[in-house]
Amino acid sequence: MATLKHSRQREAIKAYLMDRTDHPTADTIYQAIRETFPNISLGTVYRNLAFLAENGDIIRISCGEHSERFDGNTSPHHHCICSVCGRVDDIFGLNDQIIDELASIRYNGSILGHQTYFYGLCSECVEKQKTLDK
Amino acid sequence: MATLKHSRQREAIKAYLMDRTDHPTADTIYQAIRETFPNISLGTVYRNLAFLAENGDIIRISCGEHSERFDGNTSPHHHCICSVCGRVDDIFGLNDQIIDELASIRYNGSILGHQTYFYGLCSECVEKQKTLDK
DNA sequence: CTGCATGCAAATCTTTTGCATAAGA
DNA sequence: TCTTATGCAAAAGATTTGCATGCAG
Repeated sequence: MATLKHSRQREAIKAYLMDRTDHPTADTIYQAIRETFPNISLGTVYRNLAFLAENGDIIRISCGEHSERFDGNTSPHHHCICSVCGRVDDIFGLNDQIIDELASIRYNGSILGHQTYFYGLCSECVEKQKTLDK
Repeated sequence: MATLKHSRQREAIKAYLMDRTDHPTADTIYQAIRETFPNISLGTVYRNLAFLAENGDIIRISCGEHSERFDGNTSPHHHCICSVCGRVDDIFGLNDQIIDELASIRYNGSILGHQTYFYGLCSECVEKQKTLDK
């Protein structure tokens, strides 16, 4: 990869992702950045998301329903994909023992990535389910 | 969902997936089924894959690089996505304790799905890596 | 018969890319 | 000045959908 030059657009995308805990799609990011850079193009957003992900500044979450999602939180954590609505939440509540064991799982001799995805229900869909059960 | 009628095409798709341990894409499945049903269309393949997945007959694996993959093995198991080439392998080697703990993880009060995805290296890419290291 | 499934093609949606121009170093 | 980044638009893929016809119940 050639050396990266500084770019205001890339900075803005990175800052936007660092600031939020949800996991927006490329298009959502595009719409948001457009408020600051009205002429930015979707292609530029995709290109920069690719750079940032490759550089470890953000995480690419490919397990969504339709399009990819991006996460500005690069600290080791897990995700729960809601099997009803597709929403992607962070999971912070796993106990340390499980996290350690997940981190130590080996496959073909190498340690597997910490980033793992679980399927469950998000809090909203859990509420809806409760209402339906009554 | 309306009641499903029997269809030879759907049977063929299901049988095809049950018979293999890799995780083909919709297009791969399409090409294979075409040998038996030369006139089957990609649309029909997609429609039936959706039916089968919704019905729990197959598993949809959304974590690939590009397109979705489908798995005819619905027994609880895990997948390793090769972070180099994108290949999706089954993981059977996790020890029982870890499997039990994974299965008991709760989020929003409900048990999370057994289907989880890890990032690692497939056996082929591990070999390539070894060769490069020399 | 009646309605769901199919084949075909067009439409959508997401992501990537080529190219001329603008901006960073 | 030299090279990378951008904006724009077209292209490429993957998946979905509308519609007339075919097949299962």
